[in-house]
Amino acid sequence: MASHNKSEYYSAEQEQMARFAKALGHPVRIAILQLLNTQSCCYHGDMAEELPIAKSTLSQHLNELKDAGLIQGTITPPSVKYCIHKENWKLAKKLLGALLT
Amino acid sequence: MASHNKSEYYSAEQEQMARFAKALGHPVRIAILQLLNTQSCCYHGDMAEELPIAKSTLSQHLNELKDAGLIQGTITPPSVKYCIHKENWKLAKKLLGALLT
DNA sequence: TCTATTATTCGTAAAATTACGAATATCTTA
DNA sequence: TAAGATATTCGTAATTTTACGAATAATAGA
Repeated sequence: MASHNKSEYYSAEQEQMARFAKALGHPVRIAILQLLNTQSCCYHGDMAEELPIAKSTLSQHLNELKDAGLIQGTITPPSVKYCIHKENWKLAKKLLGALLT
Repeated sequence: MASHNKSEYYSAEQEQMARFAKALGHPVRIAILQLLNTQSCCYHGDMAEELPIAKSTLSQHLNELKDAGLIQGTITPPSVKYCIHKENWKLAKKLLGALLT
């Protein structure tokens, strides 16, 4: 503890695992990801109808998932289509799967 | 959204997934779990030496992991031994693995 | 250009998370 | 019974998360 530099203690992989897991750490974001995963893609509006939160709150959650790299959004006026970010999704599976051995 | 009762919208499984994931959502908790996982069990004191946080903060993180059901602690005076909670660990693997298809 | 539709950002508030050191508890052994 | 070792709880502060509605963009079509 004493000899460790806090800012660089954790490996990039540990940080990445935590980032992914944190993004999964809310029921509504689990629900969002399940929707996107089963129906390849979804529009913001359709999800807003499904989910028990305000549209502005949904935007916030979608943004967190985007920041974590788990989803990506495409503007298709007048709506926005969201999909799983397949590459990072695979990485998340690999990293978290390796942890949960 | 309008027709949903917020308090019962999410399934028990979704809540459980989020609870597990949330517990994994911090680098130090990832590090703790890796320690416990590779060396079957660890003493609080040994982890406190490894990790870049105060002992009291470590206790808090261990408590969160315990609340989430991912670890269990046994008092072995004068120290406390922590281990992975194998059954819930398997459940976490199953649930998160199923999500990250 | 005006309007309707859709989504995001802004402003704000309440609650939870993260972190530390001091104080407290617990147990062993001298 | 007192002292030493270990771990947790308490008190506190700073930051982040979660949530909402109002205000703002941005685009298509009348």
